[in-house]
Amino acid sequence: MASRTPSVARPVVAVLVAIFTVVEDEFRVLLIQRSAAPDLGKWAIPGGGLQQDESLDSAAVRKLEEETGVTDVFLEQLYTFGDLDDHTAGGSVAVVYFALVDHTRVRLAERPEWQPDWFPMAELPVLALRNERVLEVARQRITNKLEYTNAAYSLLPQFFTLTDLQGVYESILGRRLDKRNFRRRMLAAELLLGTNRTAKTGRHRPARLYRFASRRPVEF
Amino acid sequence: MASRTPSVARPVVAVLVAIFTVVEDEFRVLLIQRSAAPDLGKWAIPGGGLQQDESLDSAAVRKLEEETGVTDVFLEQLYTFGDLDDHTAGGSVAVVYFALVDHTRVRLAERPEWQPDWFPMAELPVLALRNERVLEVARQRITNKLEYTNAAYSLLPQFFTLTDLQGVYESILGRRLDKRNFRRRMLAAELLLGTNRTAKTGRHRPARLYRFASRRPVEF
DNA sequence: TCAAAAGTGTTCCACTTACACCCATGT
DNA sequence: ACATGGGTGTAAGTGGAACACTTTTGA
Repeated sequence: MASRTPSVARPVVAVLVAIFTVVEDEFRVLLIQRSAAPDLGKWAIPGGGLQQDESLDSAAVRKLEEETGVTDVFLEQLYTFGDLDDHTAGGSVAVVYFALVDHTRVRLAERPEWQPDWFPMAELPVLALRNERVLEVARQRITNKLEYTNAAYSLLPQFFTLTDLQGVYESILGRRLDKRNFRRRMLAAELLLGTNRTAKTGRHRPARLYRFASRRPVEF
Repeated sequence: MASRTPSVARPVVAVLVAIFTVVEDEFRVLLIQRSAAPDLGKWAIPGGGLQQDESLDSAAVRKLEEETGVTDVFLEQLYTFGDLDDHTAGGSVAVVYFALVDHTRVRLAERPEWQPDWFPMAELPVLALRNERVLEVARQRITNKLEYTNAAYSLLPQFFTLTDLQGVYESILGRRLDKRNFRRRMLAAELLLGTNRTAKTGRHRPARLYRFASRRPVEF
């Protein structure tokens, strides 16, 4: 366990993936609960060690797939924290990624020890390892990305209404948006393609369905 | 040396600091040359391992101070690369920071093996360890930061003319800016304070000296 | 016919951009 | 007097923000 070179630490590198979605107009994050010591009962961002010859990006993709079964979603590196755990001497380094997923495509992992679940960002439980800071940085980044990228493609099914899309924005930004301005801005960005299909949901006028021109990250 | 758990690699964490300045209207980066194998003769971004119980930020500050003697400058984490070296099996992780410094305050380290020097970003030498990618990411980030923060405070002495400031922007952005628009925008941002002092440099009207209201990072 | 959500334009304001001349000084 | 960089204003265009009514459908 002890390092052979006392003057230079050899920390373990962990890769964490903060996975976000929007369900029922709530911006939520996937957390896992530790059912064994240490930090029993506290919730945390999923993650783990790097495997042999695995790149950081690959490890993030693998973790995401393990937790949710999905791949090909918006996933990017967020920040690297060197001080999430203050009790581990020598300090491990956590390279944190974040992902945006469509919850309807997600099949949560079922594990004996760690039980994953979605939590509203507005009502987080007690978190392990200073994960509050991580989530705050992530929220800030996602908020910014929404403004100038097509990141939202990753939170919605292939076909969706403009009202759906606006709902996603409002849930994440935490404020209401003006319908007309929102639609104009979205359509002007030319990230969306209209379809002939409509969604007939209830006793009101059917909404036109749109899809993203690209389901890969694009900047405005 | 060998890990006790073969399925999980335990990579070394290195902290790199890409240090930038503007000299003679050129955007330059500080590189060090390796005078021993491997990569003899190639230039690289300075960096090194983490010391015991040292945070990532502290390591970055220490590295910056070792190379330049300066502290209290614009310094922030850029990105973490897991694949800069492809020959080291198991892969080390490089947490890269970038700093902006006023070159007149810098006293470059003199070392037996590594000789540091400033290189124009427009004419980089052959770099070690895929450092080109790192510098490209850094340039992009700095370009963006200039637009909506006071980051330039870190590239200039305490007192400077608006023409000096504009020169810094132009050197980094790589294009000329309109003098009147630049001045209006800068003064409107209320990041600058005018002084009574003027700079008498040559046979022309003396320029008013300004200083930044804050010499810590501030967003517009 | 009513309830419910879909869809649509215009005005105002703030900010960006383009652009050219006079000013203060040293030689 | 002249060369050199310092310093200033205005008009046009662009993008964001505020704001309310008509349309289509199912019950």
